[in-house]
Amino acid sequence: MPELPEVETVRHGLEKFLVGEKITRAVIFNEKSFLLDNTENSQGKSAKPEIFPENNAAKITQILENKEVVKIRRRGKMLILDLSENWSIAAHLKMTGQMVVRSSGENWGAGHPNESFVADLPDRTTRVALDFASGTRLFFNDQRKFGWLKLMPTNNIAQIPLLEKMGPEPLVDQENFASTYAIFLKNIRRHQKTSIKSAILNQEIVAGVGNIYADESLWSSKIHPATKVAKISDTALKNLLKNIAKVMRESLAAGGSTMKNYVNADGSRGDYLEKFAKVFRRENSPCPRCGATIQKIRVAGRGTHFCPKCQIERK
DNA sequence: AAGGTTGTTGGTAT
DNA sequence: TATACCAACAACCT
Repeated sequence: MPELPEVETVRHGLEKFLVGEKITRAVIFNEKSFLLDNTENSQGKSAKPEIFPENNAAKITQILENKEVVKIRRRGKMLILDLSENWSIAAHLKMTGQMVVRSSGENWGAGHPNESFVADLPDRTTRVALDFASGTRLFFNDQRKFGWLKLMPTNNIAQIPLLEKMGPEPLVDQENFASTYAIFLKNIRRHQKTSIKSAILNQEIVAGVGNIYADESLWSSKIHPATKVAKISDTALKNLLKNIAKVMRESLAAGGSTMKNYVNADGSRGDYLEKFAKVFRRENSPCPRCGATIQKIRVAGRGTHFCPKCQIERK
């Protein structure tokens, strides 16, 4: 379940292997996984992106031929591969998407791989493959097919609805924290009646938080996940935003989170969950702060882990 | 074997 | 008009 730290880990790995590489061929195994913005590529100008129709494999492969990867960006949980000639590929991994890089015959890669990393690729979860002039190959695998790639003019990227509405990045330098917090506070105060967990999962309020870092940051902040936003003070919200950044930094340092078979770009495991997670998937274990038993409940339609002693709900 | 799991969208209710 | 809530999406796991 890639959240901000996992997507940033993927971004970093892809950057190392792909920037400067030229695409020689694209193979689309599942047409719904690769969509095309049919707007004319208006070099330099930004146009309203068209809806993304399916069944454009031929057109997509034709456009990608001989394009070079110039830059790889991330915004929230979205990846953006900027190519030459004003084209970009926006990518969302959703729950099970992976970006795996391989050179011919070698067992190295980047991304958020699961079992398929150690198997031969492409496998049955491979939806798209890009071949590069050097012999390197990028595989977009996605077991559940919720993820997508979108090929579009670079200037239209910012108008992808999810990006257009996306809240501030939580991982900012110290000197930018005040403005990030101001935007976060303004956003979250428009959702006073919802639970705090639901609010921080909302990408329009703050970018990049998913189920793991929601539970971990709320535990760090001693806030019960079901607490209504209205009941939480500005000061406590500020502390929560700081803790979101803290748990994400810890995770980045550990190479991200995964429950199984995670191997990152240099072959090491991403073991945030084992090393740092205090509550996520630790139900029935003692709280590391007070010793009470971690519970699992449902909040905002999600499995939610918390300590019933140090995260008391104020009603 | 039915229900849970994940992130986002889109429909409906408030 | 804005916000709240939840089913749907696909495939696998328990």
